[in-house]
Amino acid sequence: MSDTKIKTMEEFAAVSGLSRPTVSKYFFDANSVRPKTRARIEDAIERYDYRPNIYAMNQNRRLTRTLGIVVPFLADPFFAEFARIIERLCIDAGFRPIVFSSHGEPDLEAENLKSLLAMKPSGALLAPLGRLSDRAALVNFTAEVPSILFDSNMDGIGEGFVGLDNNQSIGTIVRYLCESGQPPSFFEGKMAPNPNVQSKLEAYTQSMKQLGHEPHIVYAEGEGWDFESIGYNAGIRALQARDFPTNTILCGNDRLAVGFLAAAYEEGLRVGRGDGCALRVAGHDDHPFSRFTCPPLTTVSQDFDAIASKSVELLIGLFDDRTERPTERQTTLFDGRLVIRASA
Amino acid sequence: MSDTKIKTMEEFAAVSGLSRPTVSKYFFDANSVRPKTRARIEDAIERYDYRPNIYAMNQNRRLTRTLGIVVPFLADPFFAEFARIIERLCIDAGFRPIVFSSHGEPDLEAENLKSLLAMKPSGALLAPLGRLSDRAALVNFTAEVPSILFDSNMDGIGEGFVGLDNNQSIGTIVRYLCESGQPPSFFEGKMAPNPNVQSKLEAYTQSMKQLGHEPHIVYAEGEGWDFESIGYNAGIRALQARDFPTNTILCGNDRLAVGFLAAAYEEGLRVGRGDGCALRVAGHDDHPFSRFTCPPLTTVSQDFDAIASKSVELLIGLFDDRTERPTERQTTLFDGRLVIRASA
DNA sequence: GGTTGAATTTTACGCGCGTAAAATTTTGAT
DNA sequence: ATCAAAATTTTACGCGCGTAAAATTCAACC
Repeated sequence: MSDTKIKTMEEFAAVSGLSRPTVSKYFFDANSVRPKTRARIEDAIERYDYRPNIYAMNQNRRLTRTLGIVVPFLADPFFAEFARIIERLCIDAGFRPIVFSSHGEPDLEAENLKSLLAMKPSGALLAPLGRLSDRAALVNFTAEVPSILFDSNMDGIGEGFVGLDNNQSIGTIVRYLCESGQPPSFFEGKMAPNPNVQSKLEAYTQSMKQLGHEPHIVYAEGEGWDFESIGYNAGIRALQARDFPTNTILCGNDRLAVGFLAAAYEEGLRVGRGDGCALRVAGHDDHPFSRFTCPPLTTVSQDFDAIASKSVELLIGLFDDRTERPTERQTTLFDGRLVIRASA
Repeated sequence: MSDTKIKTMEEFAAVSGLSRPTVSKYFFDANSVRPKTRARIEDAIERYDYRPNIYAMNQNRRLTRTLGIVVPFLADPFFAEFARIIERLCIDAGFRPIVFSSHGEPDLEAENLKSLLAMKPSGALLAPLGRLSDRAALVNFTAEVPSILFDSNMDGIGEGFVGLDNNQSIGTIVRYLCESGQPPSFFEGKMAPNPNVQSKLEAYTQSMKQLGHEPHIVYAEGEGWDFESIGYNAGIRALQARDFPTNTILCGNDRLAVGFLAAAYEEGLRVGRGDGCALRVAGHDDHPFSRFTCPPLTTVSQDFDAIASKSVELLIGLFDDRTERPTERQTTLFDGRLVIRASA
């Protein structure tokens, strides 16, 4: 690397023996210049370690090639994993992803959308808070930025949605639990801030009825995203109060189940399928750590890769194509896969 | 909100009855203008929903008020929690934090630093990969951007370091384990990619010797950041091979311990302090979910808030002050706090 | 070698805002 | 009302690059 400091594209164009507009074109799309020209530029980049000023660059560009990713709560391993995969896919597709977490706060979500909007992103992948979201903020954002929603659907927001088919996934695990033992109660946060709660509740109720069982829902008190804590505290209470008519509990998500398992442990109740077990506990979502609970958690896994890939693919299709945007809002649902482990 | 679209600061200054330079000054520092002026501007912001173009803004600013946060692996709840707290502190201090995750890959870490450098951040809070880091990339970055390292120290990199006193924290839990039962073996990944591993190993060895016990380290095979998996697989192997001379195991971090607990469960070994227990297992770091393992994990907690606060405070002090940068690289170590739960 | 379309260069303008310096106004206290 | 200090306005220039259109050069083909 030469020690001459190249500061501007003008200087860089000079040392690479090209004109600035050509270099500018390269930096927007490396394939838009002749291979020989490209080689010369990339050679010079190596030598002088030049990078164009991103602020000056994006100021007038129509397409920034920046992609926004907004998740409701990044400290939740579920969304951390999602973000990680999506980020990688975006980079590989030649975009610059930027991840925002709303940390469970609707205000911050709205603020994130405003910040993101100011960055003039080419597109965005959004997992909104859902029920708690500031709908106006999302409408306002998606009006200007091509967006695909994932994991958490909101009617009429964005160009499409990719997520799990809750009916299928809940139906599958409910059927499994019923057929392999007693029908499950459903354990869910009362004022759960996370998405998909309502949809899961309905799916549970429906599939129980279909199988000829009476649905039984136990609501866990507690606010916020501290699901393990909520599951633990409410679990202790519900177990002591004998709130569950059967020996089987289906938790709304794996984190709730982790807390519930801790409660059962504390109460001296052995969890599992075996003879000596007092309780069967199942979760939903297959969080990264659910394989390692004691006992390992029976749950429904989402195909992170499939959902992430499809989301990114749909989004890029929105502005990559010459074709006009589809008039229809596309909804793509993936099936969950039953993961039978020792807990139920 | 009026429906007139204000696009430029010129127009915005006009409708607020001020000059553009004054408005510009406000957007850099809201307190740099008279309260009455500020009120007028903020009133107009409400009415017209105007936001300056961030690219044009940052193009010529000396101080962008952007802060970079780089963590080695965001899908690890430990770093997710750290990032969350730091992000909040930065926002409250009037900065725009941007979080990057290196996803455990040294190449991506270097790439993140380059991307961040291109954003001309006012400063950065870095938790480098450590042993695996591309040192040159960090040297290059910190030469241009005032940086504070946290959690993971690297000699001579950055203006300072804030983290845990591994000697104290490991020493404390080793002493506790020794005094309350048998002395612990240390269970750690063989090629662990995460920071602080070497430092913890040394602290363990030293404190064991100090207490008159023979150190015994069991290395877990396995690559990457899948610590639960590594802890589980290596745990199974080590338990079956009877690799542990005593009934007590201190794991290098809580995620490893979670995997190890799963292994013990699978092997039918009851973990805890009680009479019927075959094994005592302790962790380190107090991950957010360690309270909910079965049994709950005895560990050493880091004071996330204190470390995060101190890091941000140090960093902001670097460019907030008129005073020149301190010539000395500051190292601030916090004590860990022993968290005794049921597992040991 | 001539042709042709594609790639590149030249030229010129604009983006939206930062910033500096000097002129002017406002403020808060006397 | 007076006055100095602080805040604001005016004026003017520059940042680094995008982009458009016309002129020129290039590459590949028959």
